[in-house]
Amino acid sequence: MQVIQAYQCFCDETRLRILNLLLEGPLCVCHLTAILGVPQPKVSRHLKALRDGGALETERCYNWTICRLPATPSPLLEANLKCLQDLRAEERVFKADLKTRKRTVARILKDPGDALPAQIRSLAKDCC
Amino acid sequence: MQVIQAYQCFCDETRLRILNLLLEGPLCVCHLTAILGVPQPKVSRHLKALRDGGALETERCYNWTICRLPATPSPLLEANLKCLQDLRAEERVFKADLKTRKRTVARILKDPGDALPAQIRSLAKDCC
DNA sequence: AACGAATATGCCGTCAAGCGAATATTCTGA
DNA sequence: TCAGAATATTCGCTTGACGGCATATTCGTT
Repeated sequence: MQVIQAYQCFCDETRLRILNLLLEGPLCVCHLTAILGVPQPKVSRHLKALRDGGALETERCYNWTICRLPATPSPLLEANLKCLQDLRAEERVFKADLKTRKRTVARILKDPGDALPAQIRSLAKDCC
Repeated sequence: MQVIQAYQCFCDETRLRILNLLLEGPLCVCHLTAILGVPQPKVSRHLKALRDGGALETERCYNWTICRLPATPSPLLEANLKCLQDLRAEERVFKADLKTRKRTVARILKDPGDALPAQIRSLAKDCC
């Protein structure tokens, strides 16, 4: 059953943290990795699981991969993203991640430096 | 995270089938087992998983265990039970189970026989 | 007390999920 | 074409989920 695969997306803390972060807007893999503070291969594998479960869309821009929630989420996904919103009040990890996200994004916007190749600087507003 | 345990409930076909059946009303374990057509220990263990995940309440009546959905379900559970309702249109297993449920319940009500000990016959309307 | 029905649990084997470490791949810039 | 950054994948391992089978437990009946 395909539903089961969809629910699998919500059965892992890292994946929930990723979804929580993406509720605020798109992020590229390297920023996700930085915010979560976990090894990059781990993030990459969880992203694949989310994609397979229909909970994530990715778009390749040069050598960046922009991650966002599906433009037209399934009813199931939509309902559970709403639940995830409400969970922020209870789970400190989620709130902490949002803080880290803000710090990270602010730092990148202020000083793109080598963190943001020139060609995709215009993407910053989109993915940060 | 407790949420993860809650989502685990939805990550198994047997558990989804059980929830689908209970959406129609309470059932005791032996009838659940009969309707699902799977070994009784398997049902029992899945029921425990559902209980641990907050998706099931059980009540012991003599040597029967009546299973029902929580009287006051969590928002998460409520949202996903609604999703489950909608899934009936797509997944044949769910529809087939509901048919079997009707047949089974009708048979029991018509001829309780040894399937329904005298003392709990009055419970039949409740759990069937 | 003994038996049977309903239910739960223990044991064990199998298999998938998840992880870390290393490596492959893809793309960009020099 | 070469180097380096970003991302994906492979490998080997550990752990947990699930199932089947047998057995324990609980409760009612005789």
